[in-house]
Amino acid sequence: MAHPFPPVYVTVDVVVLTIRDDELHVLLVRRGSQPWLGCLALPGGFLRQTEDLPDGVRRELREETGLSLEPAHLEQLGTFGAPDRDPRARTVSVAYLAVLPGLGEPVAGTDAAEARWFPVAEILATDLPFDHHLILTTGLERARSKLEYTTLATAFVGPTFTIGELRQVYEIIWGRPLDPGNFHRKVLGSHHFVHRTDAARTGGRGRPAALFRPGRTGLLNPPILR
Amino acid sequence: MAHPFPPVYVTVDVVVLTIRDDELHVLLVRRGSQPWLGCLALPGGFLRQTEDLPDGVRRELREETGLSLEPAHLEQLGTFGAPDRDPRARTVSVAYLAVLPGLGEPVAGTDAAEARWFPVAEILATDLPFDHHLILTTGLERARSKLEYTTLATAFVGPTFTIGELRQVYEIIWGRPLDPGNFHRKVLGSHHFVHRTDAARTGGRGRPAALFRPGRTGLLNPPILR
DNA sequence: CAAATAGTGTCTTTCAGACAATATTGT
DNA sequence: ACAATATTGTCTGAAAGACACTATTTG
Repeated sequence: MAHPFPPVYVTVDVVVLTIRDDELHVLLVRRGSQPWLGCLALPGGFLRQTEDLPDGVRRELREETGLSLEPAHLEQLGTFGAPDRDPRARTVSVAYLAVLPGLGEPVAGTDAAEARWFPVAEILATDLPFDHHLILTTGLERARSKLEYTTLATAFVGPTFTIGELRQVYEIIWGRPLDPGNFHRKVLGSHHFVHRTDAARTGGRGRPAALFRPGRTGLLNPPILR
Repeated sequence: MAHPFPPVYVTVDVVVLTIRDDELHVLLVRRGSQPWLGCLALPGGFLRQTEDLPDGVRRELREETGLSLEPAHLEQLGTFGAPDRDPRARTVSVAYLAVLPGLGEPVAGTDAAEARWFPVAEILATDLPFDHHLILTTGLERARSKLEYTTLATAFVGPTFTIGELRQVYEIIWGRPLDPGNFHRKVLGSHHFVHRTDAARTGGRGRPAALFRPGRTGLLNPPILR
């Protein structure tokens, strides 16, 4: 097929979120090439000819961050294509949002490029290359909004979790405290949001909390309103 | 900049919705080239090197449908990039949703390519080229969902409208009747959804209805729940 | 026992939905 | 007057938020 106009290049970028030390963090890599050499940026790169968009995201994540974990959640955020977004060439970037459970260890311990978790609040106060600041805020708003009507929160915690841990996810991402009693009742009242296990989490300061697994639903009914 | 891999081409496609004869319609064009020559498809085409994504959508709409009206609403739906979506070459398509007020006359009266409005229900029962069926259903679901928490409905009607006309938009897109009394109260109770004018629409069968203009809001508060 | 967290109960307010009642036009 | 649509009022049930209360652990 003859292409009638100069090509537009396609890249993928990804906002990877997790919760560490009771704070929302985002995964950034240090750029190894111009422009913005040495600056922190979202992981991402050129889409290859034969790969699907989510596969491209997973490959870039692996290559740039050494991240071995499959993200618990991966969804498309939108496509950013302002003509001047990249000074080198005309590109459009298909941006994704990924969510991982909060794990203690740093991400790129091997010989992968430098990749680290940064507190979101800190990054929002700095500059980011290209339109990555806009992509990041889009991802944050998406996460905030999806907590309301989907089970996204379970992607931030481990395979089993307490209602209190789930509440912390909401509190950290929404940035305000929630009533523990009301939250408990709402989560258990949302059909198939969580499924109770026989185990309990002991060792905390107060009464042991029952452990739950994610339920069968993706959509919350009724929703957990902000 | 040297590009390390074979290029991926970028196209834009658009789902244009309107309401005609109390039915939801979508704008389709008849393809003038292979593949799918002569078949009905969503308007769209290659993005040019220097234009922004929404500008590309507007240009394709103008070129392929002769549509002179600026859509009352234009938003990005998402990007569709399955490796086999286009048999000619690897493309990713950035899809948009546009909404126009329902006007009586057909769209491409000039010498533009054949472009016509089709009832959505009829099109959903047929095949469409590429992944246009998926793009269409994505657009429909977006429209249904955005009626709840945004003022999207006002994009389907003229600059002034009655509450009854607005209710018809909801009824047609949601596919079920709504209680006129409750709807009236909810719309007027949603802060700045609509703004009353002094005029009234007479000539109908019953009591004349007050005319309204769109309010200042984009987001409904409280929402009009489905 | 005190402190801390988990989980339940209760009350009030708000709001959606069903439906009745009133208002104002065309035929 | 009657049919049709607009607009307002009333009632009921569901759900959210505030907050008190009980349960069970650690220190």
